[in-house]
Amino acid sequence: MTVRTRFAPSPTGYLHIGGARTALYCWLEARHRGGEFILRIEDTDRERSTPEAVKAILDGMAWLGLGYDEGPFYQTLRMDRYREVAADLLKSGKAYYAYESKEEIEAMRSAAMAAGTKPRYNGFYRDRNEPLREDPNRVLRFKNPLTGSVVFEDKVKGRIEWSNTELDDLVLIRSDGFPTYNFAVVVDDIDMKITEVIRGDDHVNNTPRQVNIYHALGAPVPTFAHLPMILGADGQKLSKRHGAVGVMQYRDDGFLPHALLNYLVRLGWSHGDQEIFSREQMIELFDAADVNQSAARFDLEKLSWLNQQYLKSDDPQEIAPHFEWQLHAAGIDPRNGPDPVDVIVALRDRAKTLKEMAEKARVWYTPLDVYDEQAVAKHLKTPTARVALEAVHAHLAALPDWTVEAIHAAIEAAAVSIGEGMGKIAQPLRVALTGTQVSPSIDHTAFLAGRDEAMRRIEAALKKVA
RNA sequence: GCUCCCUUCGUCUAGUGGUCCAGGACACUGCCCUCUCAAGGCGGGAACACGAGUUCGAACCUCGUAGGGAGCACCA
Repeated sequence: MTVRTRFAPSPTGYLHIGGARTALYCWLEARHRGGEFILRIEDTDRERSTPEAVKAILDGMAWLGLGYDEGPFYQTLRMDRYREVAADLLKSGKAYYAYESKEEIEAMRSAAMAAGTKPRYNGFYRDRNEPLREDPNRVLRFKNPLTGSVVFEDKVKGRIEWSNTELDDLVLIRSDGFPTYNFAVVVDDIDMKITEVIRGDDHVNNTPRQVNIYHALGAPVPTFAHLPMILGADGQKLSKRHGAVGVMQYRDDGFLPHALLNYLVRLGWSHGDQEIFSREQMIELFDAADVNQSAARFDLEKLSWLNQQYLKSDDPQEIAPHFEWQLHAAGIDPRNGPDPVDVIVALRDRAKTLKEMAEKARVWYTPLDVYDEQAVAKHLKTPTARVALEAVHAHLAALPDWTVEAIHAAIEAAAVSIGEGMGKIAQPLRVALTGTQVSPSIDHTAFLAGRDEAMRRIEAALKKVA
C-alpha cells in the first residue's frame, strides 16, 4: 500500500509557522517513503474561511517549495458525500437524530462543569426511536460505544488509550446541514486513502472519537503522528503579538525558503548532531517516528544563523533572484549599480538576511550624499588623508582592468608609495566611497562602486579633507 | 473541574541501564586573524524539574509531587 499523507489547513488566516512545519513533515514523510502528499482545504467553517486565506496558504506552500501530488480538495465541494455517509450511518443504526437546542446543550454543559464532571451530551434521544421530524434544532449524532476503550498507536506519543465513558455522542451533521470537523476529516481521510495522519497535537483529544467513527464505517484506521506545538520565544502559544507568524513574512524579512525549512525540520526532529540539511538529505533521513514529544520554542537567532549559512554556501547566482526581489522591496533599482551577484559575494559574510543585505547594498545603487560626521572627522580630517586619497586616486585611475584583484594590488601599491600601512589608506578611502567607516573589504567596496563613481567619490572626499 | 500529553545548558537538541562528573548547535564570552565590520579558527561558562523505588549501577525503567500545555462546542 502506498503511503499517503495530507496537510489539511483551515483557511482562516495565513500559513503560519506551526502549519508550515506540519506541512513540511507530511511532505517529507511522503517523499521519504515514496508516497503521495495531498493538500486539502478544510473550509467547512463558513464564518471564518476566506478565499484570501486559501490563496495565502497556497502561496506559502509554493514559496516553501512543498509541492503536492493531489489537491487542493475543498470540503465545501464535498457536502453531498458527507450527507451520504451520514445517511448510511443513520440507516445502519450507528447514528441518530437529536433535537436539543443549543441553549439546552449549553445548560447541560454548565451543569456538568458545576458538578465537577466532564461536560458530555446525555444521549437523551439515543434510544428513543422517535419518528423523524423536521426541527430547526435537529442534528445527527454519532452513537459512540458506551463501554470499553479506544486504543491507538501514535508514532510520536506512543500508545494512547481512552475510555469510551469519557466520550459522548458527538454531532456529525449540524442543524444547518453542514458536517462537523470530526466527521468530515474521517470521511475525507478514508475517501482520500490517507495512510498517515500527521497533524498538530492539539488534535490528540479528537483522535479517539475519530477512531470510533472509522470503526463504525468499517474503514481501516490510519496511523497517527501528533506533532508537538511550536511556541513563541517566550514559551507562550504563537500569536500575532509574536510578530512574524505568517510564513510569507519571512520572505519579506529576507529569509531564504530553504533556511526556514531547515530551521523548521530541526524544531522537533534531529539526526544526531547534524544542523544543515539539504532538501535531499531531509527526505532521505526524515522519519516521523523520530519526532520529539515536547513543544519547542521558536528562536529567530538560530533561524538567522542558518539563513546566513545558506547565504554563504549557496550559489550566488541562485540567491540573486531573491536578492533582487529584496532590492525592489527596498525601493532600489538594480540597474543603477553593480551586478547583484557581485554584491552578494561581497556582503554575504556580513548580513544575516537578504533584507539587511539590501540595506547595506544601497550605497552602490544610489548617489552618495550623506557622510557620517564621525567618520569624516576621524579619517578625512587627518594629516595623511590628502596624500592617501591622492595616491589611491592616481593608482586606481591608471588601472587597465577594474577587477577586485587589480584594485587590491593598486591600493597596496598606493600605500607603499606613501610609506603607510593599509590602515592609513583603507579607512579614508572607505569613508570616501561609502561615507561611513563600515563596509566590505576595501577592494570589493571600490570594485562595486565602479571606476567612474569611485573616482568621483574620491574627488568629492578630497574637498572635505583638512 | 475532568481527561490526555509534556519536562536534559537561556534556546534547539544528542542520549534508549554502565563508554555521561552528560555531547553538538544557536546565543553569550576570552584569545587569534585583520583595512573597518563581519566571517573564520582555537578556548570558556552553562542542563538531566523534584522525591521515592527497581538495580551492583539510572538522564535513561516504575510510582508520586510540582510546573507547563492541549482538549472537554452544532470551531477547525
